[in-house]
Amino acid sequence: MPRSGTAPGEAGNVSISAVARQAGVSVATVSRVLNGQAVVKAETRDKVMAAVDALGYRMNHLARNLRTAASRLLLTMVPDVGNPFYAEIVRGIDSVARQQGYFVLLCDTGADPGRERSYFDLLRTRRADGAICLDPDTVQQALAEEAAPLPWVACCEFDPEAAVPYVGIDNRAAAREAVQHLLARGHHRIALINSDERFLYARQRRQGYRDALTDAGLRLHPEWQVNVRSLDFAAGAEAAAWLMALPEPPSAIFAVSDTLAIGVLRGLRDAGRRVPDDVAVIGFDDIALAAQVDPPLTTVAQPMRELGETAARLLLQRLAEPGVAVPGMLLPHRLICRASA
Amino acid sequence: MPRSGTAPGEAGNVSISAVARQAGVSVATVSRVLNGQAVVKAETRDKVMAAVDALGYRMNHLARNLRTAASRLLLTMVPDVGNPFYAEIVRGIDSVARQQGYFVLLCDTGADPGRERSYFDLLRTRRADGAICLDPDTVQQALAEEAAPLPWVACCEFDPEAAVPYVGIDNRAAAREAVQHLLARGHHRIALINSDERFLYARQRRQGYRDALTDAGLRLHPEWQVNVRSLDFAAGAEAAAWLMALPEPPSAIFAVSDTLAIGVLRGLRDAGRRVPDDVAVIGFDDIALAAQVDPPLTTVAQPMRELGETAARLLLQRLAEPGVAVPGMLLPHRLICRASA
DNA sequence: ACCAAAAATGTAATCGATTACATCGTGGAT
DNA sequence: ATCCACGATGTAATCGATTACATTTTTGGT
Repeated sequence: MPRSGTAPGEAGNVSISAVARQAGVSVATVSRVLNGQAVVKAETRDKVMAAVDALGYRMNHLARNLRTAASRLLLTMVPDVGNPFYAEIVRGIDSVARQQGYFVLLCDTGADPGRERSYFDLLRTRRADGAICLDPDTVQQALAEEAAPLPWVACCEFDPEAAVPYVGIDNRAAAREAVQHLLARGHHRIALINSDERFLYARQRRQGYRDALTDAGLRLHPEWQVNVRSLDFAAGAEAAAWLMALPEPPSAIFAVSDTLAIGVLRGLRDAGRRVPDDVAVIGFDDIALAAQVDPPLTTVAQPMRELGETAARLLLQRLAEPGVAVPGMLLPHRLICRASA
Repeated sequence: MPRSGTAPGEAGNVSISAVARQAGVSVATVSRVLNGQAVVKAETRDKVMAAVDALGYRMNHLARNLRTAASRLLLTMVPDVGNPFYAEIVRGIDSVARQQGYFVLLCDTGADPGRERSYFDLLRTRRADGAICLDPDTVQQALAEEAAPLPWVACCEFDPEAAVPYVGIDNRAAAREAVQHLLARGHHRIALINSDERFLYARQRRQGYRDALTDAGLRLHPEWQVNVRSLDFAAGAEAAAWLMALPEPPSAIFAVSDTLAIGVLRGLRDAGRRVPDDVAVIGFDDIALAAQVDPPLTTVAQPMRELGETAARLLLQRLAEPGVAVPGMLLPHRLICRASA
């Protein structure tokens, strides 16, 4: 193995003062060149640059960050990186962050307050400049109390009462529309498969579901409203099986997440029901997979990428102008009609 | 809005010297207490701890890291965070890293060498202590050349010739077994849907596919071997449609990734073929979704979590003992027979 | 040729920790 | 009483950058 190694000045241990020595100037000048300040003579700049790549110098950002008190790292805390919904939001965040010269430190909290805290400490100790939190608003509450002045924003999940900037959608209205769509197709026995109600969206979508039914003059059936503890396919499949085993099973199911809805499709198939003929299904999010399953899933689309981008922009804005209050904002959703309902 | 703020010592700008002043001791003593050194008297320790939480002190890790030349950050570079396969590996990495007191900085490179480089610079400039790379081995090559001495390891994708520790599976053997399974079910017209051959696994699995066919004395049909440019569902669906439009379409399809295979299922359905009766399908990875689709997917399982855990352990080991050579290792795969083949 | 203003560069303090080394007390051996 | 060893603590250098301020050089006007 011909370990060619790093070509010029051996390893990456070259400091700014080594460069200064090599170039025959002071560290200040080197620093100025490196930071693109206009006040250096072209000739000197060249000498410095020559020294820089003669020695293979690379700046130690730790030192710079210590001095400038900025890390150019943005924390992003998500309950589950594996969920395609969050993955897409993260892409949105990443794209605007990179564009502004920030790196994104992605953390999978599993919606666990303990891990959330430990990650959040990165912000407190200045290892990150700002944070975007997608965790349940109930776990955010604790943070909001003790960390209100720190630069962070909430995405998807938020407490409208808190002084923390946020971006999300109008979950209640969106859920109502979804259920109304089902009603319009003639369904009266409509079930709700909801997730952990620590999530704001879960509570809001339940509200929307109830709004639609009561508006239509229908009675709420408690056993048609089920809560599952996780958002994976299996949870959806189980819930569907359970609903179908009811003496009076529903003829339509509204699941608050596409992953659940896809599990529901599976559960219904196993229970021998055809979709949408026997049971209609409607999901939420419009993840890429939703269009691929059989039948393609009717769902409420969230502008995932934009949610991420907006969150990042909000945060960057807050970082740039620490004083000014950044407003919360809601992005539009859209009902996508496919074959499952 | 009752902005209670951070309770005690105002913001997080308290330094170690402030604590020292408050406690009436020197900074050295405070540092010793904070780092759990045994040489401080219990009485002093208490004074210090009292001062610490009187002022709400939190250590500035930038400063500490500058001094100790360690960031306790591990870089993880993946081609696509949204892919459930990578997501699970990342979980494995994260779990062992956290356990050892490291944070994971997750980077979505999109398999783009430019972004890869820019992230890799975090390592060079000591903002991260080590890195795990899951990008195509062709993009790794460049890194291997110039960054061989830096502490990083390869996961899934690797160059066996390079001096970089790695963990992966025996893709060639795994692919051969998959195709042999198809052969054993009486299929002779077997297609391969492969991904970007910049990936080592793509090249190795193609080899395995060919091995199995030639071992069985079958001729290779060039038009039954298609390469797609991305791993998403749509790519699989398109490829399947294309294959079915052939004058002599295959009776079985081996897709090198479950996401592709799931797209294939969709494509076959659209083309009016039943699975597995008309066409058998076999995937690769065994992502969670594979068991949920209709029909449940036969696939080659990779130990995703273990791959991640092992990669992290390899890296940590390399960090702990910089001198010693860490070997490459292969983990076992397993054929999971479900209904699609 | 001279001087002030402007431009370029250098000096040294600083960010907030760690840690080698120096110093101070105190108790036990002689 | 003297001295030493050792435990506890303090002093100050250090990590590698940025930057206010001081100093030197250049420029241009007369």
